[in-house]
Amino acid sequence: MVTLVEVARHAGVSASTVSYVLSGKRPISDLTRRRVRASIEQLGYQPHAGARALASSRSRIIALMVPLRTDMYVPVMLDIAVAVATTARAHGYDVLLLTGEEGPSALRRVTGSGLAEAVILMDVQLDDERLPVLRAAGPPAVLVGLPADPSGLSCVDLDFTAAGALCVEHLAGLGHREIAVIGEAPGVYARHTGFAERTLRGLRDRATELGVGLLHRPCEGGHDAVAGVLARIFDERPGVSAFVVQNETAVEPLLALLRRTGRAVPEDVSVVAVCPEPIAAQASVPLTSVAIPAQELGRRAVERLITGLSGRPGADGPADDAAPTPGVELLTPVLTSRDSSGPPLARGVMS
Amino acid sequence: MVTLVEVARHAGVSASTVSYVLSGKRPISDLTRRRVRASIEQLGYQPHAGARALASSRSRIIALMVPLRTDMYVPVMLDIAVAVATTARAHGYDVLLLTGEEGPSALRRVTGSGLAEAVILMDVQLDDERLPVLRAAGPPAVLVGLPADPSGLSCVDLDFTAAGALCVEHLAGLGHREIAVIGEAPGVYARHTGFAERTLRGLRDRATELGVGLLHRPCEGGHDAVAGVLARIFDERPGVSAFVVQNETAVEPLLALLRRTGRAVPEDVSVVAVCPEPIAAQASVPLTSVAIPAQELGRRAVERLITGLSGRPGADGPADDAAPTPGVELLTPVLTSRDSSGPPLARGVMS
DNA sequence: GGGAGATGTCGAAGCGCTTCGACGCCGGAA
DNA sequence: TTCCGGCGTCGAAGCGCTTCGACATCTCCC
Repeated sequence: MVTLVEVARHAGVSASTVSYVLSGKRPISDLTRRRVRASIEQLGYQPHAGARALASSRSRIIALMVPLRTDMYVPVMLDIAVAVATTARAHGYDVLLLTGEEGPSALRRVTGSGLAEAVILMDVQLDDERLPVLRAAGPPAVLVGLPADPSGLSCVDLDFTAAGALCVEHLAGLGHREIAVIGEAPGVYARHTGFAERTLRGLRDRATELGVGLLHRPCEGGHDAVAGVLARIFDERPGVSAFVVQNETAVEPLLALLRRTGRAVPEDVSVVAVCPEPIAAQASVPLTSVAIPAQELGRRAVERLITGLSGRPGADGPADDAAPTPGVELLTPVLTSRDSSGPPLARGVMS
Repeated sequence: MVTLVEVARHAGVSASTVSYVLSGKRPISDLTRRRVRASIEQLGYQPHAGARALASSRSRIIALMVPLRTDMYVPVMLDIAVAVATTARAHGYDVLLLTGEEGPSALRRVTGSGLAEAVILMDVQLDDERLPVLRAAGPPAVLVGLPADPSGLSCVDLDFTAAGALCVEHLAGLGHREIAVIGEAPGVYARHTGFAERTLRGLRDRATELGVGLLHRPCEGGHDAVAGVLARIFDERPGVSAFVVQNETAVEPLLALLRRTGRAVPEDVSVVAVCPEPIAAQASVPLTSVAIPAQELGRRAVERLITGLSGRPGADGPADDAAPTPGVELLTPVLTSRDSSGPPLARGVMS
């Protein structure tokens, strides 16, 4: 392995000079810089990450904690993760992959050992057990998702409340008076996953405001589960003329079942989805949907973090003020009209 | 930050003693060990990762390179990644997330800087451009997937050739004489992705052996694309009585389309899928399928790596023989019979 | 009873890098 | 001409850990 000292010798300068060429923290003459660069190139020098981290107390690594369960929103998760990795690299950072399994202690571990300088958390729950750790030990952190109490934390998320409201508005605007919501698996609500509950709140509040009936049913993925839920919905509320789906594994089963039971989309029932664009666009009926901008979320999370991290003293300085600006950044949801929503059948015809 | 020296002082021993308590590389008396452990606990000591890596030349990090495009087999990829992370942690390693974007140079970077000790590559192509780097500089590596020439490399994969053969055998055994294969997106084949081509070879070879007709069509995801492909298939080969699907985004559309065109599964046509279990089991018709054991693949990959890594000299020793045992480990595919396959209609009835 | 071999602990020398203070040099101001 | 301040470079002191050789101590056996 080539070391900095060897580069220095090769270029006929001191070790510190090579270091300054690399970091740009002190002025170096053009001639020297060129020589050093040439030697680096020639010897194929690569700075030792550990040594660097030790000397500078900056590892240039951020940890990304993904949920262990892959029972939910898989494409979204992966998209976010990839966007995080890509964006981080663009800023000279690497990404350490943590699973939810280890829980809060993983945060302490990677952060306390100086392995990672900061963390990004996905799949945040309303009263997430990792939050106390963040508030206390306070490694710089950004949450993708919004907990119940985001005070003092930096969060990025889609404004799911607004997304829910948007769906109801769209359907109510078309004339629907009875809307059914097919939601995530019951477990997701049981865990108090932020986005699911907030969407629901947005749906409910706006439905109440507009005097529209709203029925919410959690739903496991898969054809059979959707069939059961659907049957119960029509049983309880025969007047339902529109669906909001927030569960990517329920989308196709729902469409198939509606078709099979002789309900045309959008003529007989309308469907609006909250899901990533590709899923909505590629569905058997292209779906009117509110997009979940996974990549954008990942990108923003990293950028918040990096912004907070730079301008940071090498060592430890005035401790915690190095964290990213606390605050919640909610992306405005956008509803794209496709083929799956339209006005309901005229009342008279229906009943 | 608490350092080892502080722990030593607190416990009334020397720094090296603390180190040996931690590493177990030299015998330490029970009494001393207890005292040191107590001090560690009490002070909340965490070894500094960088310092450790520097002194020992082992970072205890393995890099995982995931494909940048998330256009394919997303759940499989995420499952593998999560399994890798989990298994690695169980062995005391952390995982660095790399995307395919940086390409071969990323391998050099993380490996040359001592950031990662080893790498796991996913989405390996038959003539992957990253392989030369591995063969040359030779950081310990395990591929999840099988390139055209695996010599000198360590690989783990499902035996997709056997998987293909298995599908054909199953269908031929039921009496089918004309099989259509709905494959991955054309781009996947264009990239010469190993698993796709190997499955195809297995399908073709066994079909030839058994004298069964086989038609292969790549297929983009989404309803419309599947519709087009399906129409062309029936157009070209009206006698097709069975499908093999290797494209998770085509599964539901295919079932929906068959249903809509009045072909019952499995009475009129049989369907066999090559996909993760949950997808097959949750489909609108539970599918006879060959499972892709994503978690198992991730787990094995890590275990191969770790096995190679331990027994490794601290510094660099006799260089490259530290790599994991080269060799290919192919998991035997298992076909699970569900509801989607059965004997074809009697010839006479058909035509 | 004395040397051989464990056993348990310590001190010191790095690992490769960053960073701080020092220093020589040159140009401009006095 | 002298003095001052930048500029460009160097040397040295760590960063926190591992590891090697050395040194006591203790045990056991002839």
